[in-house]
Amino acid sequence: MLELQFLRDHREEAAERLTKRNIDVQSLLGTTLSLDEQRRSTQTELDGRLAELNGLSRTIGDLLKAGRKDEAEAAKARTADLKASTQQLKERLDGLEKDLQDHLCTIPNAPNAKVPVGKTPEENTVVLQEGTIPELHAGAKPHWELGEDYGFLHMDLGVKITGAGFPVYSGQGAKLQRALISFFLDKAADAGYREIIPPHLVNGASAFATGQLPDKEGQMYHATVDDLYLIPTAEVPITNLYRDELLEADALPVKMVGYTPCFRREAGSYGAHVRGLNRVHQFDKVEIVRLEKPENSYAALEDMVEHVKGLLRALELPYRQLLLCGGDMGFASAMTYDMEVYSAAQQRWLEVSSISNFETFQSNRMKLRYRGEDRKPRLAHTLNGSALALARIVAALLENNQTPEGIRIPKALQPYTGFSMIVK
RNA sequence: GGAGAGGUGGCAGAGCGGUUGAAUGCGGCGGUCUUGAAAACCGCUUUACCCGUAAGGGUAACGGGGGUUCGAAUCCCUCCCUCUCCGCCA
Repeated sequence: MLELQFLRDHREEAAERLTKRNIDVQSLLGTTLSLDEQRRSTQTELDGRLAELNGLSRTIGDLLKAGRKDEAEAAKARTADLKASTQQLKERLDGLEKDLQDHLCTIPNAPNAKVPVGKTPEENTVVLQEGTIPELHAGAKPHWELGEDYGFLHMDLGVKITGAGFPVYSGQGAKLQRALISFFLDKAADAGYREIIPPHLVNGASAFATGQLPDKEGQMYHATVDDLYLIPTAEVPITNLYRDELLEADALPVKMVGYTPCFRREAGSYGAHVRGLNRVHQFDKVEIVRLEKPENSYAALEDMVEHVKGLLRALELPYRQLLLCGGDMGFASAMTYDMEVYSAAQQRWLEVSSISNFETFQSNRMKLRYRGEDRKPRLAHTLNGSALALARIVAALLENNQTPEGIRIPKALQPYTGFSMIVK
């Protein structure tokens, strides 16, 4: 949620930045700010009446103490009208505040100046590409066929016990999964991130705070009996650790990392591109989360990108870094880099990481503040990024490293897997 | 699931109808002392919103919502959450 103060004071800048979202900025800002104006004038009026009422109450108290009962009764009689009008004003104010809040919630984050203009993923900027795209031997297969051939990935068993999009890993496939998680966690720990094991279900307040609700209501699994949501990413519980907190400045930055499974309904996305592990309802991910002072947040974003690059290099995967255009960015983000790896058998780029700076968009929703140099509370900036998302990393790893003898495990991972080759 | 206790400021913890926005302690900020630091002592220190160029003023908030009252952190109702004991389970 953007800060109201920002919209009021920098309407032009807000409008300019939001234009990149390809939305009707002027009418959105117009209604929001006019609601805000009504709200303020109503509050001013209400505050005045309440001040009068408070004064009367004090007078009555004094009169009663002084034993002047008749005068007190007379004063009481005068409160009735005031009370009625404050009641009315209060109702109007509540209504306006709710409307304003509802409008504010529908405004996406304002893209950073560096964010390219564009509507579709094709208009994202390729920042860099690194690594060599492997040439596969004749008869190379996509990962879902490899999984079946070698017997370590079973999409069909997932269908049986749960439904489509819930992969089952076994044997060396399961071990590879666990190895990657450990590898990513260790790397993040080395980089100074504190490991967190959070709950995998969150309440509505948490989902609202990071921006999943109300925007992406239908994308989360909802355990309705207890009104809890299965997390679509560890970002939600980990960032919410600091909801409603007021930190001392020296507590920042906060760097956290967590592994969790991620659950996504992916409603409406079916077809050829979602075969195998390309898009599933449950996958594993190691997520890094940072809370930063505003002046440091963009340096932190770059630092997170460097961290992820290090992981991809260690895994010997060809990758590219995209700067998302305004039309392809998530609702809550001010700037997002996507990292994609090349999966050679499918001959496509797969998104394995999304690294975003939310500026104060999330912290405003969750009241995550710190004391600035002047001791005044200010909203912190929040950032997060996948480091990394497993299912697609596994897909690329399997496809790119297949040989007639078996599937090669990158050197960096071998201490974790305990084997250097997946064999039949 | 049954019974009980409780939810107060950055934190801990008093208050239980009328200058209580809230004692006290810790923390934080400033000062005295000191070559410097610590200790000790003194002072200041909640947040959000509104009006105001500012100085300053106003309103709200003691888990959420509603009620009683001229007046509620304090009384009543309701919902949520936490803790303890019992049951059940890992």
